Amino acid sequence: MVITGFPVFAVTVDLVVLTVREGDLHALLVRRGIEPHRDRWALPGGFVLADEDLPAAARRELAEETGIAGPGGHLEQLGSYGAPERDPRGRVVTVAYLAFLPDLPAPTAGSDAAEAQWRPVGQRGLAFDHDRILADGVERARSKLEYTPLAAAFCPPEFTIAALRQVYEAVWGEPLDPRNFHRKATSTPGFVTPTGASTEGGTGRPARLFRQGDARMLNPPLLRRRPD
Amino acid sequence: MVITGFPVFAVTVDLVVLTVREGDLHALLVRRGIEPHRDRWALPGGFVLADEDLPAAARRELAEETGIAGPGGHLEQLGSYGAPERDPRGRVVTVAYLAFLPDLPAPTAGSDAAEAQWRPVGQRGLAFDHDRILADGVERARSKLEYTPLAAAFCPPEFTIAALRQVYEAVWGEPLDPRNFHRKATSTPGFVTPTGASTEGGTGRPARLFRQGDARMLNPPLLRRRPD
DNA sequence: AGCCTTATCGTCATGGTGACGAGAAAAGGA
DNA sequence: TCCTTTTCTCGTCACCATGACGATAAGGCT
Repeated sequence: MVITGFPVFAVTVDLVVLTVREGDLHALLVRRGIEPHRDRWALPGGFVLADEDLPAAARRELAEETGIAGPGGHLEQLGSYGAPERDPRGRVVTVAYLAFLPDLPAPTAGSDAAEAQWRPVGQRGLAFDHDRILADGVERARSKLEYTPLAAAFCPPEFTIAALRQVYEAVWGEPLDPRNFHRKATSTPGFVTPTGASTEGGTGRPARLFRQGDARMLNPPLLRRRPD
Repeated sequence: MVITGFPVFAVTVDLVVLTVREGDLHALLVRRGIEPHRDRWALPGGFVLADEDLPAAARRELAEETGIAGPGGHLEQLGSYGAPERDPRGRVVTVAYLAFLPDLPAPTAGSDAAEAQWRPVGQRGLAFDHDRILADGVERARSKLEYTPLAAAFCPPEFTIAALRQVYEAVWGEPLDPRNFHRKATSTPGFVTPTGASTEGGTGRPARLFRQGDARMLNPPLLRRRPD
């Protein structure tokens, strides 16, 4: 059943998938294999199916584009973008989702993507209004790290305090004091829980391993330095 | 031009319009004059027009439902809701917007609304999935007051520190110490700027009047008490 | 004048944070 | 073996923001 007398839209989901690689924040981008904007880089995404909820569509696209659907990581709605001229094919509203993943998956090209790659954020020139969507996602991620324990979503199930700190440093783009960060991470209730195990074989003193804690919010928050 | 081969959607905007009346947080609700859910309370909203951007649709609906479109207040996107069965008429995705207004406007019934009223938040039984949307909006408002100076959007252009404090108390639902709040509001850079004028004729000592400052974020933030 | 009410300013203890020092625990080389 | 390097972990100290108050200012009211 279709509502008559009102404008008709197509609805897509687009994904801002972030990970930390080699100390820098990267986003998953695809090179478009079809028009419009063929051969240009864009966010992965696609049309919402006829009987599909929005979060389900986001998870489906994430699985198709990364090959990983299981637990680990984090997925949340970022916002919707629906300017009349944003897609030359017609009136398309996109619901953007934001995902945090550990640096495990190797991207695989999907159906309408010629190529998929992790690329450092901050570059411009994406198709449609994806520059803006990506920038909004990065800013949301920076803010989320302040008052949630979601930095652990960028890490494997067991991680060191140093790995967690490197996530903050990559996302915020500024160095943090390892000693103060260690104190904060281990003293904030529910942020991390020790597993008892330690790393071995690396350089330097072995580090204790932690899992994500059960807190959903950091209390008190871990605020970044605000420039005057 | 319509994209063929993909599902067809209708897109609406729904508004969570909040204000503070008599010390309590209220939302603007309308009693539906048409099916579905005729005679039930719902959020104001309507269909996005063929050549209309999403924020423009939200502002238009806000003007139609409240009779006030000018400056003052605050409007931001809240999120999108698109479960397949959320509207019995068909596949409808709604983009919810969140507005903060001072307690000036008297609501007027719109075209498809039999009645419009300010009603205290926290009541349930709204049409569609509007209970959820309203709850999300209230939670967003509570959080926004922590990190932004948007409490002033609930106040008239010139206001006292006590009025600003009553906004926090109404939105958060907890009392604040007037002396500590006064210190915080006047010492946080860019939160409020004194006008030089004072109230007169009220009970108690006259209070200095302030305008909203030029800060977009509170630094440091004004965190609410977290229950353990 | 007294009293009530609200606004504004101070004081004090506590706790979180930034800036560091210092020891602990591994690997690797002379 | 001993020393250096590296990284992790624990302490110390000063400062600042905050919660919990007391005290004073400045109006209206009886």
